[in-house]
Amino acid sequence: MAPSDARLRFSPAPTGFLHIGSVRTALYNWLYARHTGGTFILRIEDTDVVRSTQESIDEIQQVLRWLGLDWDEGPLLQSGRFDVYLEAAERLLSEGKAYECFCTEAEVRARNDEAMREGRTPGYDGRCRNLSAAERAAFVAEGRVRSIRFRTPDEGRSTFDDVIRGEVAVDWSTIPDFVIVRSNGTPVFFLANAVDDVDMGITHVLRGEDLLDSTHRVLALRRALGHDDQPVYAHLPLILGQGGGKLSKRHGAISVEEYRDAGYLPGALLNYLALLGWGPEDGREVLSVDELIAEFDLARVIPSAATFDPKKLEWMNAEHIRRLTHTELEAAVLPFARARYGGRLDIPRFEKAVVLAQERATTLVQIADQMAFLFVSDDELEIEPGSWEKIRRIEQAPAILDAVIAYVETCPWDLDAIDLKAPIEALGLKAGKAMPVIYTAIEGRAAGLPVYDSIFLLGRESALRRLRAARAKL
RNA sequence: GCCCCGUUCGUCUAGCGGCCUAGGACGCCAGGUUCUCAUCCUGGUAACACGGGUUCAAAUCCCGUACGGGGUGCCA
Repeated sequence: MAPSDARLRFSPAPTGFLHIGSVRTALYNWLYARHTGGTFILRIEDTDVVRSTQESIDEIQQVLRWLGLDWDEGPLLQSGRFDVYLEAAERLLSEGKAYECFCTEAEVRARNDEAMREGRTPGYDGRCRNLSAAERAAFVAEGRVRSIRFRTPDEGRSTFDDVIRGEVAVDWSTIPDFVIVRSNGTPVFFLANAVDDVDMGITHVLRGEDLLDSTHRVLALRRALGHDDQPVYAHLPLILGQGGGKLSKRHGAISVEEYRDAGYLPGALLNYLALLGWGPEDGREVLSVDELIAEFDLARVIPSAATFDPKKLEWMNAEHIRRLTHTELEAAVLPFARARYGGRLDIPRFEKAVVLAQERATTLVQIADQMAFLFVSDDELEIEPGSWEKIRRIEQAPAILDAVIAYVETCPWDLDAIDLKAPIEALGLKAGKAMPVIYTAIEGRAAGLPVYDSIFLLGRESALRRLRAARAKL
């Protein structure tokens, strides 16, 4: 794509782990920037100094890097620009567009509660709106600390255009005066957000629908500061948990790390998240990152919220696993295998096992787990209890093992020639029913990697020891 | 309470006035292929929230209701 002047930012608050919904927001911003050849900026909105943590700032960057969502500028920390925001607030103050408020948080809350009880609309009641200099001095003498509130219009409507939702309008009377500088002297989100979007030349704001209402306030501040232009806004549909409501921990994994550790590929995660609220015109679903970039289009983002479906993500991950080259998949699985098998990991065996597992796994963890039997000695092989119970119920299991042992003892050592069905069918049994017996003896479970290949990977002697051990246990 | 946004199969969605007896995908169910499991193939299940308009014609436009979500913070 030709370079453009589009400038977008992902601006999370570093107050916890990166929610899957935030990742989708980051992704859309990144896709749009990459699609148009624009600039993608990482901005950390850490104006709430009490809740923001360095740990979270580090984690955000780590997660974005793992996902491959690289940024061109930043990270810019708002905590380093408080003087700029405060200066803007002073300007608004001197122009009468904002005012000093001496109400304490508790007082405001109490009056709000009272309003609610009496059926009145809550919101700041404007008590400090028109204080005289003398009144202000009296409050200061009393030892009260000021916050700064922005004066919102009392009448008229606030409207702005949203790419996804069209014109969004609300009566100003429903938006009370709001704090832009806390009594502890720190600026609030609305102010920092408005100032930075101007200073950084942000042209497109893609963010969650939960911020739709706040846009009126940010835009009003922006105008009050002398900027009548506005960036393109696109409020993305929210991602809901199963059964509706916010996607939360009770719905399962909601942080990127959890999916990474469970063996999900970044490409699969991005692909799935991209499809929550958007899709390419031709209806394809399994797309590489490059394809996502090529196809992404704001005009095709839909307005309605989507429910997060772990099942479809799982399918998507399997699809992406199957599309990897052997080398790519080996590299992806290796960390998981190392964590499990450490020094016992045999690389040639590992590489062959990865190829065998590629067609039958939905996660990298599953792939690593399926090859466990290759990295233990014959007498350490753990038999999964369920599988053992299953084959114990097969009456002819001893006969099956006897026949297979005899076969393996003398069969030609050639993967293409080996045929375990022959000795089983010679007993008058169906191979399909007998196979779990052999799988359990060799791999420790009734279902797993193809057993002919597995026997070859283990070698004749090792395979025979396992078969005989199972036979003896029966 | 008030304000804002939304509403097509269980889920993700196609659809932007006639091509819709509503298409695809995931899931689920059944059958087939296969050395287990899985993959793969075939088939099936299942939706335009409701009520009014507008129009020759509405899933598509308008209004209302219901429902869902968000906001209503000295969080973002």
